[in-house]
Amino acid sequence: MRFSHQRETIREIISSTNIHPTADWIFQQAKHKIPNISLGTVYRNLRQLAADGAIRTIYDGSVARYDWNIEPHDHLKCRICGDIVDIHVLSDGIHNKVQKQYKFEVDDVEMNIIGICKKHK
Amino acid sequence: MRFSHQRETIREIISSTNIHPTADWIFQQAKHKIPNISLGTVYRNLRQLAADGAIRTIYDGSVARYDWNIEPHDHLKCRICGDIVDIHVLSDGIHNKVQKQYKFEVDDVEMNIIGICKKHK
DNA sequence: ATTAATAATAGGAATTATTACTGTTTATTT
DNA sequence: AAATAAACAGTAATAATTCCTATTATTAAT
Repeated sequence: MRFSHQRETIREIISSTNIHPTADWIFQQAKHKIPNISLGTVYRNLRQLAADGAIRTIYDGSVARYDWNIEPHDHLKCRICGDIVDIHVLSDGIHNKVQKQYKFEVDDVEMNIIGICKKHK
Repeated sequence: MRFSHQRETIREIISSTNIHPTADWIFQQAKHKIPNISLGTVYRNLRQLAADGAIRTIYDGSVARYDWNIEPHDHLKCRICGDIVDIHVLSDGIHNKVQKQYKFEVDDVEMNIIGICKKHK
């Protein structure tokens, strides 16, 4: 993969936030630095970075969001404010348990816990 | 919610399969019974049934699928054949742990384990 | 049983998120 | 400096889903 100014900018934008941004949010931010960047470029690079393992794609209902944190972790999603917070609850045990019990080769585990966060109490 | 022939048909179609169908698959099946049913009707009723708790919506990447099984359970998704299988690995303990540790009121837990199923060995 | 009220419908237009296409630009290699 | 091809901007196309509107069907009240 060849260097590109656009891709580096996208990578920096994702690395600088904990909001798990959407492609469009990243596009809006990127325009501040590269005014004529196109949305297609953002999507293409997000796909490449994810395929490369540099970022992680998470699904919030049916929209894709992007996470700089590529370590195994889970998400807490508040259905009032929409905030998504990284947490770690799953033990590595689950990975092995599934592997043995169901003879299933586990590549990735997505866990999203949906509810109401402490801000709304 | 008033009775409708269309909604009952949709409910029966979902109840009769374990493939976790998409809206479009349900629409194709429904046409066999009600030839002029419209896709909008399928989507509207899926939303109503889910809001009512009669079915569960699950997300396979960014497309919605529907599940008649409303008991808490998890999913194994094969990235070769696309099959989604119901399993139960999460203990109720996780629910309480998150509730206490993060002061987060848990409504729903989505867990999708992605990998390769035993058919491909 | 008829009628009145309105939830639900069919069909199609609109919207949103994402991918594909094409001619041009730019990073790397020679 | 010239050649090669990856990446780009701009735009068209696609896919999934929701919205709109005039009509139909279910339910409740007469």
